[in-house]
Amino acid sequence: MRIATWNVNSITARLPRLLAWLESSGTDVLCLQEAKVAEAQFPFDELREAGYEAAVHATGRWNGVAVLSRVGLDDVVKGLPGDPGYEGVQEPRAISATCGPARVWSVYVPNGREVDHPHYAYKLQWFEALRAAVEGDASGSRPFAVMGDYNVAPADEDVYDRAAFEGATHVTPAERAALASLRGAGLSDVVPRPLKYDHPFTYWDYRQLCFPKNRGMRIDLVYGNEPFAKAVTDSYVDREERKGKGASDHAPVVVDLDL
Amino acid sequence: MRIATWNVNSITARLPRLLAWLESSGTDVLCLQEAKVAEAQFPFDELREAGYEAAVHATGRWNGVAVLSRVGLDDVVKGLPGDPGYEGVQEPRAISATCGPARVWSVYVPNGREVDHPHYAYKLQWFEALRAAVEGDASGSRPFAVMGDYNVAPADEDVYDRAAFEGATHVTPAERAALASLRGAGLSDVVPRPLKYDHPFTYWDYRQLCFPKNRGMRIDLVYGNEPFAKAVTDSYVDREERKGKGASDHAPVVVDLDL
DNA sequence: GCGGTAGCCG
DNA sequence: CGGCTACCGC
Repeated sequence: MRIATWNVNSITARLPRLLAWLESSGTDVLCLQEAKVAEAQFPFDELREAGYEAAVHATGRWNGVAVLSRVGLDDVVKGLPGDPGYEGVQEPRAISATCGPARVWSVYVPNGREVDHPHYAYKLQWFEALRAAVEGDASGSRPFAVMGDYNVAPADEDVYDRAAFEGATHVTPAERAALASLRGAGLSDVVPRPLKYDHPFTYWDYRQLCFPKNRGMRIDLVYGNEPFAKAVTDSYVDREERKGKGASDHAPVVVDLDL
Repeated sequence: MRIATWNVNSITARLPRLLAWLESSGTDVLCLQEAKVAEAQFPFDELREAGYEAAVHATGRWNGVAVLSRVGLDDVVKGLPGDPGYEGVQEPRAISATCGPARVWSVYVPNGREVDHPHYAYKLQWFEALRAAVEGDASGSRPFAVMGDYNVAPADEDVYDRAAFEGATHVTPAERAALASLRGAGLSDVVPRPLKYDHPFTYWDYRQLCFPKNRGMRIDLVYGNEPFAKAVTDSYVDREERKGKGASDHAPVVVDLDL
């Protein structure tokens, strides 16, 4: 089974590339983030014609997550239990579903903006709610993974230049501790192969030629429990999808499983 | 010689279609309106590569007119002598140039908005200044034409439904009198053939499926003096250019001349 | 930079 | 409806 995660940065703008990529990559299950659309405008029909069911949690212009599957889609749960909310609003940043033999979450962790911004505290609270929500499945015997845009680079080697992130979010001890806490609950980081260069970056800013200069970050992560991790036969970042006109600023992370 | 007029509704948004159309239509001279760009941002280079010189009068987001030519471009005059201005500002709505054997104006007449709106009075004043500015060339022996978006339908048959324009601008006796005054100065209406349906409409609102329903208007006009009108061998509206994605709301009016 | 939003305009 | 102006977010 081939499963992937991809922050598409607007499913509306990305639909042609998404459909082409689903076809060419042979992906069975896709955890998708930043749909940036209301569920009523989600392109269910086009995806159904391509062979995919879709579970969607999306309310409008910001955030929005989904799970697409051609191997079954059951027991969909929208949202994060215990979601702290931001400025009183619970945002559509998590959805979970069972796709054949595995249960998966598609998550879009809050960005944090600046270390001293309320969004950063929200990010850490959101992580804590995530850990609490997934710890049962994380320690269970069914293959399980939390996949998505974590907005955290797990280690210094996961950013193109540690010095460029001095004082910034995505690399702080507190954010990395939140990842460690998830690992403590029984999940492990399924690190993908880079198809080029040394580091399996998954995100490159649109600005300042970051992609051509390979100024990237690894922030799109697959955190799987032991049964999931044991079944992994390969994993890679499909950086080809970051190329050219009409690309998202994130590349898909693909995982092959013997399930 | 093939000469045309076209309100492109932003040369920036229209550039791919404009370049393709210049090539496919074999146009020698184009009077262009609604460039919607400052002269500094006008795509001179792309047009030069396509073989056209450009005379441009454009100041930014609104209005903006140009003459493109591959048969010579001389004695360019920007603006309308005696322009009354709107709210104290003279807008870039007229430019004239000599292209080989003919002198042409590219004009974008003020819309008028509503009959009781100051913009309507401005429109009539602008027409009067135009008549005064062109009457010399209109009665001269050199082929001469005032081409552009006149924002007036000369007769009831030039709108899809006269009843729909009750109380509206574009069809009032005063606006039609302004056209008659231009004709009185020696110009005549070079009426194009429609390539489909009965009426040679040149403009169809983007909204409410006006184009598929052929709810159009003939407001893009070619007013030529006698030497010009005598040389006309054919004229038509290229409604194909109104079709599909990325179309202007106006179609080009093409005139063939034996000059 | 490249997504999204809103309001203005014809 | 599809240009524009702006702004917001990452």
